[in-house]
Amino acid sequence: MPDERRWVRMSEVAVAAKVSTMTVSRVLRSPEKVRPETCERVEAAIRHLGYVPDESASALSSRRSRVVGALVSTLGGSVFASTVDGLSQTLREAGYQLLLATTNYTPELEADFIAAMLARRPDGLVLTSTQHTRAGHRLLRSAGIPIVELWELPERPIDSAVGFSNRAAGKAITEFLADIGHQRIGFVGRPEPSDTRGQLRRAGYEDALAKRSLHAPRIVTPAGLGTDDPRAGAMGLTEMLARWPDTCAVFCSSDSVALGALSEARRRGLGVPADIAVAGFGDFEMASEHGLALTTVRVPGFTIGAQAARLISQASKRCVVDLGFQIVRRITA
Amino acid sequence: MPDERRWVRMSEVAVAAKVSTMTVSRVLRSPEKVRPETCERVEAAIRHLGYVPDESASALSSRRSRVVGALVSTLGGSVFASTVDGLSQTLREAGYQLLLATTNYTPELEADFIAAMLARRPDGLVLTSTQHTRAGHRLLRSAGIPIVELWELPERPIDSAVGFSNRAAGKAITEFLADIGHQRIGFVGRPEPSDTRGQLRRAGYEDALAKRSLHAPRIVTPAGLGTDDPRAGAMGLTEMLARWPDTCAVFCSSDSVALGALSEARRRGLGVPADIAVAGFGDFEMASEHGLALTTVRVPGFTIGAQAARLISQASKRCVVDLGFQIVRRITA
DNA sequence: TTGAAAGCGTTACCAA
DNA sequence: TTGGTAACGCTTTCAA
Repeated sequence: MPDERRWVRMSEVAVAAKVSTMTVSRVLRSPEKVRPETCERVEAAIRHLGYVPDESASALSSRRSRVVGALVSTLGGSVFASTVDGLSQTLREAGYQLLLATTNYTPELEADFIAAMLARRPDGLVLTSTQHTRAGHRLLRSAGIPIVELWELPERPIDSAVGFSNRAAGKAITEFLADIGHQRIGFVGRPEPSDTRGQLRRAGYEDALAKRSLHAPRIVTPAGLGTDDPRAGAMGLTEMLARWPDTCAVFCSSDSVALGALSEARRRGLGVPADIAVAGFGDFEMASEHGLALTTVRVPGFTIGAQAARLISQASKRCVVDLGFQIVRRITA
Repeated sequence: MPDERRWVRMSEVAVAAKVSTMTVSRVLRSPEKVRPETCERVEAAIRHLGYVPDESASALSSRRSRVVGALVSTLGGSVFASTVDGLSQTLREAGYQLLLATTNYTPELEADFIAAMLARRPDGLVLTSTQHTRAGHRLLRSAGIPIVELWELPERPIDSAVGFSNRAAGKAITEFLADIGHQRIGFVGRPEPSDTRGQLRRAGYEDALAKRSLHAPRIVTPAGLGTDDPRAGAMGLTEMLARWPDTCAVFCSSDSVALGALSEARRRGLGVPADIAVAGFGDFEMASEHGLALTTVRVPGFTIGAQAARLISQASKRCVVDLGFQIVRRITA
């Protein structure tokens, strides 16, 4: 590591530019309030001395940290990565920085994570979970900053929310499968109760079956696998066909799971979609036309992040933004 | 947004516990230096008042921010997501928080990004790019904190580095393809000069051809596509077979690209690996046994992040850690 | 083991 | 348009 650095202080810039620290501060935060010539002199001094402001001091003094915290369950599995990307880029454009923590699906620790973020006095907080522990909920409600819950439209949001209805999406894709002629549709997903969104998609699937007066739900949720593990799809399809051999379409709770189902179908020599249709969820990169060409539900991951960033940077009032979803038909169904 | 919050100050905790603020501070940072009974009294007051320390003030006073900055080109495309996951989790265990910025492959802005991070006075900085602008380089060298470059072993690292040799990996997988009987091997990848790692894999590919005295390099790099776009693989395979029809194996610069190649092969009715063998790079989740079953190079993405976190939290001295890679043979080659 | 005082580097507030 | 002064909430340092 390089030698301990001595940071240049604002007062040194002030001396060099023959102004007070207040003027330097103004040049940085509201240059329009400073006479152009003064401004230039200060900027020259800043460049010359290589001054980098200390945001901790700024935050302490101004009570604005220009930081936004994000609590994400995981970055693996493609699901939230693009959302964090959208957050990060959009926040930066608005002059904020992103403090990120991955909770790895451990709700018990949620309150600790939230407290750790709040210790930085962020100007906003973003969460991908919409289910909270009592302690977490209390901390969030009393934080006094915009809170945005993502990837769902909670019935009773803490503050704001940006997402779409997982239940409506599950229903829509199931109805779509029915519309294109599939009468016996199964659901392959994850069993974890902590995966609220997966549960909602499954509920949507059941809604569709009921609405169309099809059969009783055919649900398979292989246990003991990680989130979005393709094996869930492979094992799931196997179990599905064992229990209900006449199943002609499966809706998988995510594209990764659908990939596993596709792989298992191929292994069995089953034609897709002739023998078994497969639909996924997410429209991850791999689902694209020149990839798996998967029929799936496209959800606006990046936009969710970008929109959440805007809500916070514009200090919008409480709102719930439904960004919708889209059925994308490709060749697997 | 909830009403503006009045945060509880340490001095209020001190009053409630009938001690000085210093004792409260000690309870938080080094409880072993405080008499157990005092400790308990203070902790009770903290819980009772719902005190959440202000890290900005702490950072300002102690000159330790307990924040580590990470500059990542992108989170999409699966490449760095698991590394950031590893970073985030491991840093948290060590009591640090992660400040994340995605640069979206814009090297001109690198210096701005670095300066923005340095403004938080992080205790360490992690970068996925190993090529820097002059300005960026200067800032990094003089930052006075541990800097860790990831996913490559730079010849002249700024400080520390954690990764593997992309060139050796490209060479190894190409030699592997030769070993299993392929005499005419092509490379499909990305053309961007900013993608140093892709270039190095390609160089490794050429190394292998030369070493085995095979043919002249057969390199195809479809232009105008995003990083890790499966279309690059689809278009790449098409072009490869047009220019060198007898090609019997392709090494793709990433698993996403390999997915595109696989898709194109299927579209053409080409057997894999009978007619054309395909190898990828990365061993992303989709490459797994129950997914694409792709022959690929496994790289320790998560571990790279975790190890970088350790280097920083343990204030290790300058070092370059080679975490290696692994050829994973599945069914596509 | 505990406490008092003096910063840490910036910005709010008010005055000139 | 600019500057002086007093915080901001914590930790360092030194003394008790």
